Amino acid sequence: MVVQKRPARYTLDALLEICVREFIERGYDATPMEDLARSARLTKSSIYHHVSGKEELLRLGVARGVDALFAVFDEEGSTSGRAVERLEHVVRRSADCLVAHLPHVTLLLRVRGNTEAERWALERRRELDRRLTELVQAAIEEGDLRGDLDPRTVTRLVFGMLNSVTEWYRPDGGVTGEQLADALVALSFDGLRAPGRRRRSLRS
Amino acid sequence: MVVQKRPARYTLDALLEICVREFIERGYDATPMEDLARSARLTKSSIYHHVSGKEELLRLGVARGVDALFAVFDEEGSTSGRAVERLEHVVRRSADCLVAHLPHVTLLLRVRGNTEAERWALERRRELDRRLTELVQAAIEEGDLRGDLDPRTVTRLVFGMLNSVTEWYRPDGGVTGEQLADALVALSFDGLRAPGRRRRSLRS
DNA sequence: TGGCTGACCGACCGTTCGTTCGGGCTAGTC
DNA sequence: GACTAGCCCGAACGAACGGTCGGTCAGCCA
Repeated sequence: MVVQKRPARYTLDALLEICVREFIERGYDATPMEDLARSARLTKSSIYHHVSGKEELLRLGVARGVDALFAVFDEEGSTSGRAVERLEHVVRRSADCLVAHLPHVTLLLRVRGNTEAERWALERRRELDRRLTELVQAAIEEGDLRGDLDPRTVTRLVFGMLNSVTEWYRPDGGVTGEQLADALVALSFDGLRAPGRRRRSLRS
Repeated sequence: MVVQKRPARYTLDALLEICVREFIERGYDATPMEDLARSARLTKSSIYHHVSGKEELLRLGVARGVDALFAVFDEEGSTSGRAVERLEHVVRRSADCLVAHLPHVTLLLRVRGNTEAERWALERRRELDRRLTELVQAAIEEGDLRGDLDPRTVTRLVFGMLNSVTEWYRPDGGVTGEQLADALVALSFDGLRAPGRRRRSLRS
């Protein structure tokens, strides 16, 4: 039977939170274990009591981001209804999710594939991209989305707009997650132009 | 009088091209000088004949990206006409420019402010953001853009969509720069939705 | 109260990094 | 053909890095 002898200063998640924040600040490679330790008010060697090494911290961090994003696609609204409505649901909920798990998703979107864990994360991201493309394709075929644009390209652009949120959004910046999600959906589906002034199609 | 004694294997720009590509591949911090040298078929020490060090390579790279993006705002179409037209011009030409100078702009968009050069680059990016926000604000006031969205937020989203292009666009991917610019403008201004099915305003 | 164990620490190790230095090679000049 | 400036190289350096190791200490339980 395992008994807690001395109260640990950190749970794995609490420590991870701190480390992920540091990784985001300066980048994973540019952040030494020494700095992580200082932020956590621990020593370098103590961190190895909680995790096997620096790379595991990255792995755990991006995995939480991956889980959060994939959960959106499993929701009721993402699997039933017209494709255009499922798409809207995914975009809106991804925005929520991105705000709710900002640090982890931010980390996820910055990996470059240098390690095995990062390559796994990239593959998971590609899978999300695939699913989104399918939604866009289906919505075009159902006639709800304009057909004059390449599905692949617009998927990546919408996804890109969504993901760009990690680059600038701050919870204390005066914009709520809901306002952000509204703006994202409004922009993606209806664009910037004032109603009544919209163009009918490309290059009109 | 300066005379060329032995023909140099690299001009500064040619060497920079190679190094920037490497930086993008694995990230600046994760790329050792050794790798840069191998890619250029030089030795590590030979690189120091062309530049003062690793950081200068980064500085020169991001500076070219900054110059390219700023040039767009100085163009005729960005300074005269209705705000909405200037905005469209900036979005379209930024896309062109991004495709034309993909490596440098990609590098620029990845800096995290670890060095003096990176902080300068970040400040320049903020200046671009400011100018774009002004355009959006003006276009709303002139009644050409919908007024139900926060100018600051939509600016960042459009900018984010624009910048996300560096994350996936490849010149040999079957999509021309012009097609990309078209899709970007179409999406930004008129959205995904099929004509005739558009919502009049937010949350209708 | 004394032993046990989980949590933590200080000192250190091997490696890799960016950079430096002295020298050698080459192609134009005189 | 000797000279020289420009270009490049091999070897090595100090610093910083990720990680290891032996040990200390606090708190629970018997």
